[in-house]
Amino acid sequence: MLSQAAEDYLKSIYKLQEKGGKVSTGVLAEFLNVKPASVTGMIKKLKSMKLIKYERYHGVTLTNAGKAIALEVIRHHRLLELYLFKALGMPWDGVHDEAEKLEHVISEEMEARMDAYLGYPTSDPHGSPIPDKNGVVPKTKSIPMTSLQDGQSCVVAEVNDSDSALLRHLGSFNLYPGTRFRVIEVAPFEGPFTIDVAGQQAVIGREVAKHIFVDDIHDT
Amino acid sequence: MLSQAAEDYLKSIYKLQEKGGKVSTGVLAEFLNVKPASVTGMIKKLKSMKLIKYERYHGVTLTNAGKAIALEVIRHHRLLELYLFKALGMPWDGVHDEAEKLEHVISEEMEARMDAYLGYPTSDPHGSPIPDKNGVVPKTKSIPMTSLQDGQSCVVAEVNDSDSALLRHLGSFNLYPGTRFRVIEVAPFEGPFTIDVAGQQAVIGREVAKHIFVDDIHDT
DNA sequence: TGTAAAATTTAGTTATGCCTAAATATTTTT
DNA sequence: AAAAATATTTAGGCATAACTAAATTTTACA
Repeated sequence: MLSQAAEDYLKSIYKLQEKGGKVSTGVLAEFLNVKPASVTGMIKKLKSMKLIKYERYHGVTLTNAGKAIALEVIRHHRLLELYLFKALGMPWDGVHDEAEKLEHVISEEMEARMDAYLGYPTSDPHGSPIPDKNGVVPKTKSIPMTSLQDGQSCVVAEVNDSDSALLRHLGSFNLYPGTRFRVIEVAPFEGPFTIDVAGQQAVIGREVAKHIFVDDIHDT
Repeated sequence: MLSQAAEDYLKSIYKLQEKGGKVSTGVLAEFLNVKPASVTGMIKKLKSMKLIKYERYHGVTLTNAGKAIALEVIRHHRLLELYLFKALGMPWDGVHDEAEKLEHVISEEMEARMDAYLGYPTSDPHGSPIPDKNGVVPKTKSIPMTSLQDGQSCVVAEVNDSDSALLRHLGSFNLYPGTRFRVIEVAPFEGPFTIDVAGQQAVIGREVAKHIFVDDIHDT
C-alpha cells in the first residue's frame, strides 16, 4: 500500500499538471507546503515505483499507473465531500478538510456504497467533477469569472474548495454551483466585479473572482 | 495531536484493563501484534505525556487523561460501526475493519453529526456500549454464554466484533444482539451448546460461545 | 558569452514507530 | 535459596518523511 504522503504527491502532481504544463520541484513544494529538498526525496521514491516520469532539473509527469492512483484519491475526496454534505448535512465550507483526511482511508466498498447512495453523482458541492470508478473525468467547459464582461449573465460552475473562509464569503452572497448571476459592472484597472444575484447586488474582488468558474454565458 | 499508534495503545490498555487487572508489557504486545520491546518504547512516551502510570516490571494503568482519550477513540469506533451499518448498509462483519481506520481520523463535528443522525445510540451493531460524549459508558450486565445451563433462555447482548469470520458464522444462525435463544443441551466435558433460535436448532462450539455474551436469562 | 540569480539536488539530521538480539530483572520451580 | 524459566528492558537498526545547509545545475540577462 502507498503512504498517504505519496498519495498526496500524486494528487498534487495531477492537479498541477491539469492547470499548466510542467510540474517542477519548487511548484510542487509550494503546493504541498514542504521544502523543495523534501520533494526531491519523494520524487525519487515515486519514480522507483514507476508512478511518475522524472529527469533531474526537468520536472515530473504522471505515468498511467500514477494517474490512476491520483484519480482514485480525487474520486474519494469528491465523493466524500458530497456525501458529508448531503448525508450528514455538513456545511460546504467544512467538507474539504474532513475529506482530505478520509480520502486516504476509506475502502473500495465504502466508496461504492457512498456512490450508490448519492446516485452516481458527477460533481461535488463545489462543482468539481467526480471521476467515475474507471477514472474517467466528466468533461466540463467552464471559464474563469475574471474573463466576464459588463452585462454578461452566467451560472456558477465551480469554486475552489480548499479555502473555507472564501467559501463562507461566497455563501453569504448565495453564490453556489448552479447559481445564476449577471455582471452589472467590471470596474476598470483590474477592479472588482459588481454582480446581481437573484436581485441582490454583490461586489466581488478580483482575488475572489479568480477562484470562481462559470458557464452558460449569455449577453444581456 | 496524538499519533494513531499512541491512540491504539491507549484503547488497548483500556480494553485489557476492563477485562482483567494488570496490563503487562507482554500482554499488550500480544494484543497489539507487536514485540514487547516496541511496547516498552511507546510506554515511555505515553508516560512522559502523563497518559499512563507505569513502573518497570509492574504494568501500566491509564491516568484520567489517558482514559478520556481511550474512551474517545472507542466512542468513534462504535459510532462509526453503527453508522456504516445503518446509513450505508455495510454488513455487520465488515464494519469493524473500516471503523478501525476511520476512528483516528474523523472530526468532533463528524462524530456529533453521526451521533445525532443515529439518535444518540447506546450500543453498536455487535452490542458493545457506546460511551457518550462525556466518556460515560452505558452499564451492561451480560454474562458469557459459556455459563448457561440446559433449558435456559436468554437474549444475545454482545459479541466480539473483531473476527469477521466468526460474525458471519453467527449471522448464519441469525444470532444478532437482541436475538432470543434457548439452550437445549450443553454437552458434557466442555462440549458444544445445542440451542434453539426461532425454531431452528444450531450447535455452537465452546470457542464460539466464549465470544457471545447474553442477558435476560429465564429458566424454562 | 560570462556571470549572477534562481532552482534543484545532495548530504546530513531529526522524529516516529517498528524490529532483533542481548542483557537484566523477576518469578517460579525444585 | 539457588537454578531455571519467563518477562522486560536496553542497545542498535531500519524505513518513512520531514528538515537545514551546502553544493550543483540551469536559466536569464547584461
